[in-house]
Amino acid sequence: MGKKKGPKYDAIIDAAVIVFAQNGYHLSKVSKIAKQAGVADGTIYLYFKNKEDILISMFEEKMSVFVDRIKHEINRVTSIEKKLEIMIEMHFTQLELDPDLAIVTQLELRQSNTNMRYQVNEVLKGYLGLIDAILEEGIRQGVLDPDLNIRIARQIIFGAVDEVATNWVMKERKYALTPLASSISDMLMKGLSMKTQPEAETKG
Amino acid sequence: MGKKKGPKYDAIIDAAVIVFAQNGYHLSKVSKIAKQAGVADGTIYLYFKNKEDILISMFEEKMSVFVDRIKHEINRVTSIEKKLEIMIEMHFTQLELDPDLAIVTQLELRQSNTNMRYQVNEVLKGYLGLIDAILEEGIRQGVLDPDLNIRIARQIIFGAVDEVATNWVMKERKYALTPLASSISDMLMKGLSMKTQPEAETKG
Amino acid sequence: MGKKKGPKYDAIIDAAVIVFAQNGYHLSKVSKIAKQAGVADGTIYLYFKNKEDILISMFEEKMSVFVDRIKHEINRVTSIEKKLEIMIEMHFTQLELDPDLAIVTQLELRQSNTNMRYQVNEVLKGYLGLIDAILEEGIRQGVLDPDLNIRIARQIIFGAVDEVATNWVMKERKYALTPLASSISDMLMKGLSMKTQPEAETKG
Amino acid sequence: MGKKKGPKYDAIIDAAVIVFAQNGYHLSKVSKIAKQAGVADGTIYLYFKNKEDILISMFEEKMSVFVDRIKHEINRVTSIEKKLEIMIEMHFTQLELDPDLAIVTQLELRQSNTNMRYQVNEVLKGYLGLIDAILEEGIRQGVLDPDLNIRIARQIIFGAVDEVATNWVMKERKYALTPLASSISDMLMKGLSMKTQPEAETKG
DNA sequence: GATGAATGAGACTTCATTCAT
DNA sequence: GATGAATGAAGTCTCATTCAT
Repeated sequence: MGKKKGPKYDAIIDAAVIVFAQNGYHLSKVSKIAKQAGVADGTIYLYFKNKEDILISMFEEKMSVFVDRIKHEINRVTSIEKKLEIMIEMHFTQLELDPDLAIVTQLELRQSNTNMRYQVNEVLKGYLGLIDAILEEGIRQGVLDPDLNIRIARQIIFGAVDEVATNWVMKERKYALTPLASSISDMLMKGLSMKTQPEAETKG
Repeated sequence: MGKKKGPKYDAIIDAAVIVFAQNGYHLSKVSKIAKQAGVADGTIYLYFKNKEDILISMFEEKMSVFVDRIKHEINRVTSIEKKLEIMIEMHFTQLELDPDLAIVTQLELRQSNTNMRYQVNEVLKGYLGLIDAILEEGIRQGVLDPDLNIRIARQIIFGAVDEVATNWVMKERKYALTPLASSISDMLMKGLSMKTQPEAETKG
Repeated sequence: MGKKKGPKYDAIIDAAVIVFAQNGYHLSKVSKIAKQAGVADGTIYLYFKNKEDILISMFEEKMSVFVDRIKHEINRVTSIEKKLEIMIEMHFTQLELDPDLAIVTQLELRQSNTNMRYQVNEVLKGYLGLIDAILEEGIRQGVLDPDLNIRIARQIIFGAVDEVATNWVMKERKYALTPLASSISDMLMKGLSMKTQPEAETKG
Repeated sequence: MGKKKGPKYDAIIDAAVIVFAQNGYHLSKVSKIAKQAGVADGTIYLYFKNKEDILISMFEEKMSVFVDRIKHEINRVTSIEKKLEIMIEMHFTQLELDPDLAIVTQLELRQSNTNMRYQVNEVLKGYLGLIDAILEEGIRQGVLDPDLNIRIARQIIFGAVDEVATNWVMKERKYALTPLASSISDMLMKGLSMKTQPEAETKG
């Protein structure tokens, strides 16, 4: 990364998650993050280019761990339905385990200006790559149509999961998120409409 | 709504769409909107509470026309698959017809702080209500499972459509958006996985 | 000038002379100038681009009045010796009449960075033009050598006068400056060395 | 002087000349001087009190060598006209030989705040003493008026020479400086006005 | 003597909003 | 209703300097 890291780097990231979650990105003063991290204001700038860079770096940091973890779990199953379900489930669990991070990624990260959005997208590529991999595997397995527009399918999956997550945060996490994963995964794979098959199955 | 409207109200809204699209919300100065609208800075505050209010009002204004138009078109078909397709198609067409508005709604509107997000959601309820109506009709028609979690289904549909639209804007509208509507509608209704297996299984 | 002027413009200039003289340019806070001028901090920026611009504009303002006044007085005599003497005398008197301005022009204005120096030089051209005019007139009158390097002569005159003025300010104006004008004018015109030779020549 | 000197002291001085000349005093970071000198930031403070002290010390260092050299050369001639000419010539040659130093002494050194200016003046005393010595010798030799105001004469000479030098630096050293020395020396000693005409005119 | 990571004070400027006209 | 000059709060980031090693 070419980035100077160390205990203070981590302390600042952790402090920023808390401060951003409590006050929102724009209302979070750098001096408050510094105080929360137990370092001087100037120290922040030894590790981060500016305030934006703290937000982006935090996202990078958390996202890379997150993606690695999901990759590992996904590889333990073969069915792509199961892979997708695990991915969504882990996504949701991660958010439930760290509510501050959930607020920051679902709300604060979005307040960024357009330039910053491109950086966020860059970081997201790791996660989006996971979805692509699942879809490609699905095609190889013959579960998905070889003509499937992967880019669009990926956007649908990501958009759906992200929207559910954002709603959960905005509703102040008043309900359990993880249990929704399996039905969401199902709706995405099988569609919202009922299959005529049920009748066939009923017959069987 | 107790809101003073008039030719200047509209002029300011139209000016704001242009200015926000060109510079982004945060970099758009109220004085620039005033100049673009051909009114004095202070005049803005005769029609809008503050800068945020311009953005929200613009969204309300455009959204209400938009929802009415969709409602009207949707009522001309009965199949809920067709209704969903029309809704997405019109959503996309609207964005393609007004690129400045597309930039503002897909990018700038998201940069708002958390409080403002709640107001945006309030305005969005009109659109989300359309989705709910389609889903409820679907259940009535027996096309959708009566046990379908409408709230989640609505989030999936909205999230998917919104994400596709945002990607299109961020890719600088380099491809046609409207033609994607029918396959997205399809993927949402029928799911990503192929529907042939059931038959095969039935045969087996 | 394309510059918005008015009573506040003048008030700010006057306030700045006082504040800069008292604290030095770098230690003068814009907020202090605003308070001294009886305007809000932000008002400063309706009239000046930035803090530097206040300093430069003040110099422009004072210098243009100053040059006009000298021009007028110079035109009342014909002898270039007298013209030079009047110029230096008025230069010195001006400094003695406004000690704060003297501090600012002789000391604070010099602390400027290199870019600013070029702007200062631009303003100085009015004054330097006066010297050139005197020199050219001297050549026309046959008092000065037609081969005189005007540029260098001008630099000598300006450098000498400016240095005497700066020394006077740095010595905290403990002696009268104006009375020095005539002997300085003399030294510059007749040189430092005694004029015994002419007598010898007259005798020969 | 109680000053720790050594190879690093010199390295820092030399580095500072380069860095100050390239970036200007205020834009020159201590860390950049350290890097250029090949020492750690903190090492600077083992040899210099602060950033200002680097600039002043550099000036002291260069000036003392400079004054000694001039003194030596001046003593080889007896005519005070020649002494003055040599002084100016060597002054100019020194600047032409070290353009970086020229920039620093003519431009950067002037950006100092008022307190620092007094220190600069202190260092300048060595050079000003040279001028005084020449003037006093001139009086002794009967070339200069015993009533000559030495302080003012010194200021005139220094101001003139310094202004010519500064102009040369600001014009980016586009012409040769040293050749100007003899005519400047002449103008200062003999004055700007022609000495012969009066007789001619008297005779005519 | 040498290092360099850490410190923390400090102030310019913007711009949404107001209100006297 | 319309104006636009005036307001004033607010916060990032730099960089000279220190000091534990």
